Amino acid sequence: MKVHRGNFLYALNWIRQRLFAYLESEMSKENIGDITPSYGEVLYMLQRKGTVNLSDITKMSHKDKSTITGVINQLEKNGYIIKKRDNQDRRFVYIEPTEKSKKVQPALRNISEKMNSRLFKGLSEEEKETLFKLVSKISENL
Amino acid sequence: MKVHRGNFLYALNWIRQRLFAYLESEMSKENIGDITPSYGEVLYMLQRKGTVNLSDITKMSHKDKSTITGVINQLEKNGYIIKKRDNQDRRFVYIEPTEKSKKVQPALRNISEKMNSRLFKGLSEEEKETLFKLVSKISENL
DNA sequence: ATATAATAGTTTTGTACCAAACTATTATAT
DNA sequence: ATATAATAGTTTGGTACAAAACTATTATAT
Repeated sequence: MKVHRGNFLYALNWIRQRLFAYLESEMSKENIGDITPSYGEVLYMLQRKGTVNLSDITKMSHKDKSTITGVINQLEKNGYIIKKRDNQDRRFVYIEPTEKSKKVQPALRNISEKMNSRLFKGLSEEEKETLFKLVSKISENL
Repeated sequence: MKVHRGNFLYALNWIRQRLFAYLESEMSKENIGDITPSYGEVLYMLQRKGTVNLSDITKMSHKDKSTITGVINQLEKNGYIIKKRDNQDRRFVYIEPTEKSKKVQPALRNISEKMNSRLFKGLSEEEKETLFKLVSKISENL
């Protein structure tokens, strides 16, 4: 896809969509069929941080809290996490990963690695750095 | 937003989302309230091409035909286009922009320009070229 | 000529989000 | 002490998309 000023937004859209489709198919191959890529992302985050609350995830993921509420509820329903109200400050909900969650981590990490290898194939380290820098820069404009 | 290999996908997501929000707010300021940004995109395309069929739009937009069917139907409902079956080959549906569509074009063009100025603010021409080239390159990997 | 394949577009179903308005709880300000 | 602010999370309603299975029509292959 030839990208230029006039189709930049739609290029982003397309790349994003392709990556999600890839993640979904890889997860299905690894028999992770009860969660979708966006749940996998949050799960992956949780594992690195241990117990966190919903706002922490919101901040880390750059997604709206209402989105995260939905993701967390699905993860709980499928046994990947446990929700617990804080007894000191009952506004907070803490999220604890379960054993099931720990079990899928290696596969998720693997899929994430494969996705990146595929996405950045043919780019030098320098080009990757440049790309990340430029994307950071435009993200600051918004 | 500091972008790196580990959050590239979510950075794209975020940028995309911010741009859509911007488009929506600008369209509303220009009193284009009966269509959303993704309709605006298709309308903008139509104007440059004259009469086209649904598949042409699918190809130009890199979106699924089922998505385009929906967009086109909404545009018709709001009086921006007219759908016409080809009488030679009755599989084809031709899309014709109406006067109403022509009237909003200048505003749409303007909004699109403003969005780009904002998005790429602070980038040199060279940096923009680099960005487009790198994004093209990764899109080829998918 | 007729069964099969290809093509254009539609319908159905589902994911990934967000914004605004809401509830519940805790902090603060006078 | 109590009204008001702020904060954490939830609910409701909506947009932007895609994939798969479908209908209708035309092309092709034997």
